Amino acid sequence: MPDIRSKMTNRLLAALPAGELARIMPSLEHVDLRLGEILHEAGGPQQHFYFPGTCIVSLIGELNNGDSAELSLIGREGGVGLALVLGGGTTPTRATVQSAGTALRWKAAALQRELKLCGAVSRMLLRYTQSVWTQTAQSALCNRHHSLEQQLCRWLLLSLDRVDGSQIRMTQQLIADMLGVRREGVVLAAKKLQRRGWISYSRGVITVLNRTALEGHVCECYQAVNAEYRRLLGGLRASPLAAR
Amino acid sequence: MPDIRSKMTNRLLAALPAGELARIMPSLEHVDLRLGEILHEAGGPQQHFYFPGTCIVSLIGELNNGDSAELSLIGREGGVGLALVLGGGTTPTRATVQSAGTALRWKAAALQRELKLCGAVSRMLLRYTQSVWTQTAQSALCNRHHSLEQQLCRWLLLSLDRVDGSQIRMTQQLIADMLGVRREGVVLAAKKLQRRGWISYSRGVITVLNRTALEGHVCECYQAVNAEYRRLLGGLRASPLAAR
DNA sequence: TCGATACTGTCGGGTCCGCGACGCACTTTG
DNA sequence: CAAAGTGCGTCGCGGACCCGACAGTATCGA
Repeated sequence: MPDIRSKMTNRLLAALPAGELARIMPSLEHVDLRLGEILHEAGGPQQHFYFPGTCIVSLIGELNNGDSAELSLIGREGGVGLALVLGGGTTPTRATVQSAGTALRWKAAALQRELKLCGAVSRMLLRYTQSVWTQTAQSALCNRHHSLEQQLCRWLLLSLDRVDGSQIRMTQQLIADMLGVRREGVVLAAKKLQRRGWISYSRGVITVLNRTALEGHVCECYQAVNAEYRRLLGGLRASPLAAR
Repeated sequence: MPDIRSKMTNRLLAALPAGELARIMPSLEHVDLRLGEILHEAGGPQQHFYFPGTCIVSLIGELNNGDSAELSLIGREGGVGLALVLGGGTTPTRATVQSAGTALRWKAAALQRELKLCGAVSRMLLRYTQSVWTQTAQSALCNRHHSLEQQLCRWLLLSLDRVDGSQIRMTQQLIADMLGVRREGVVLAAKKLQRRGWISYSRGVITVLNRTALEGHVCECYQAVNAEYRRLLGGLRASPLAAR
């Protein structure tokens, strides 16, 4: 059914075997997510699993005093709501929409019915879980050892991979929250990139002018996370129509 | 079978329903792990899943230049080898024995046979996976926002929870590697705790003299991780004989 | 008994980033 | 068009931690 597949901008769904995809499609619901929307609060119930299409979602850990850090950035290559897969039902983590766009939503009950079958969908979700865990681990390493400037490069590239075009709609304040630093620090790092002509900034819109330069300047964490995703879910990288 | 259970120092195993426990016991193998032993290398194959008894294992992430950070500390409350559960078969993470002791070892093939049954063992392992993910996430937050002194308190308490008595055999160099800082930093932080009379240090043996004081000085990450473990696996906290 | 090794402790300099406070420019709204 | 709101840029200060180099002491093996 190339008809359904061609609309499948989500990589995880796009690469499912035709039979499994057909089985779960009827229970998926199209939604438009607005900037700042919260898919689940820290400790709050997770009612749906989301497969992002054009939106980007950030998993944020937060401390009592409000300090925060991003644990994973999720776009069309992934999904949001892993506590439903692992059985905890909730996490001490908040999921907020960092870039408005579309997603497909799956009711928790339907997902759990599918999990009981222990089929291709289960295997895919578990491997993807490992990919998110790896992202979180790499964030821990990156937070410890890499400079703010490198982390900004990493964040820009991660975002760029999840949108079409070379523009990212995002204020420096939001970036600071995600990197867990102060806005002033982001300003400083962003100015450096700007002076080198790699990005340009204008009231909430970042334009990446020289992606290659960013890739040369980013810390290894960016490639490490990408490589592990490919290893775990490599079969899923086929283009939608070519898959299967 | 209280006979088997009473030897079950591992919390995950101890709380399995009697039937499941009886089924998997024959495929578990007792092993003694030496200090510094590597259960699996980063990117290396994971041949066994380990249920620690008296040993402590640390999951370490490492960068190309050798800088490292601990992602999770695992003792009798957990297990090592989650890539087998999630299906990746390997992780970019190293697992090293930080404190010698016993463990029960489970062959990968046997574990995967058990997983296919989608029974209580599967559910337990998935919930525990979420707990480890939470630990990793909290490490990312802690690395970003908390002082070395607080992190040392956290590490001491985490270790203390996983041993009997109040002594931890561990050099400052190893602690530094796990916290991802230089040894000099650990010396400084440890001296402060020592001057306050909370710990004493002597060539590779730390004795905790005032646990309550440490608990009052540690960052929230310690409690956050504990609380989430209890929520996810709370039923497993019953004493071995009382369980079920 | 005498090195060799392993572990802990010290020092001064440098850097990154947190912190607080503030200025400027563009946009929106009444 | 005035006022409020939003987003970006700047400054000086200070603290935590990195870096390199080195000193003291306990343990162990030859």
